[in-house]
Amino acid sequence: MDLDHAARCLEKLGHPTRLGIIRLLVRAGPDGLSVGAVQEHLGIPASTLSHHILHLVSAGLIGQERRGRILRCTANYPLLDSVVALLTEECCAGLTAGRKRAG
Amino acid sequence: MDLDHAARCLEKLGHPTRLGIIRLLVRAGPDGLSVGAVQEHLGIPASTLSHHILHLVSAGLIGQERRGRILRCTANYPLLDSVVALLTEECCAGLTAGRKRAG
DNA sequence: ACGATATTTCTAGAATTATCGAATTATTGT
DNA sequence: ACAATAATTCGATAATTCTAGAAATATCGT
Repeated sequence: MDLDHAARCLEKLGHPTRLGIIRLLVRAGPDGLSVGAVQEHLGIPASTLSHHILHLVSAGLIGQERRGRILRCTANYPLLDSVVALLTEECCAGLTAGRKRAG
Repeated sequence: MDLDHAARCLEKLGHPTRLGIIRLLVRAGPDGLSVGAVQEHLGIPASTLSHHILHLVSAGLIGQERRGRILRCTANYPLLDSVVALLTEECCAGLTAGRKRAG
């Protein structure tokens, strides 16, 4: 994961609605939630939600699997982990251990 | 740190130039770097850089201290840590431990 | 005071993003 | 085929963001 890729992921995460979607999906566990279920939780118009979901899918932050009429969305845990890892390693430089890497 | 605040920070981090600034400052350690030093590293116009730095300052992600003509910028390690922590706790739900909190 | 350095503010145009109603596609059950 | 459900795509508008040159501000050394 290079800086540009991380920035793209962070940009997508950096919107209240999209961060809310991610949180819902993460908390929903590996089975995720349908688009409709996410919409019920967030209470926003379907087209707006679809737009934000497209952003997240395009960055790979969530995956989708169609089951009949229902489109199930799941969080991409490994990618989220990578983003956190880069932020921690590259940009926090072990701050809890006194920023040893900073020099 | 609530979702909206985290989203604001992530939005600021979600730009290649700004993420690059943060990385430079983090790696520079507690003393940080002057605006000019950051500009030399990144090779972008001063006004563009100033614009991005303003974003980061407004979100509190970096701090500034004037020393004569030189404006020294430092990473706000605790805030960066908070963002990572929220992303880990709220949005990754202990994925390394098998996502126990997800149910 | 003056010139040099460091950085910001102003300004403007281009590009991107956000929002959401209406129309559309895909699927299911009858 | 038809109606109902799930979700997307279209289209239009409003708002924001990005970029960078030019001008302005602040500080320093002489």
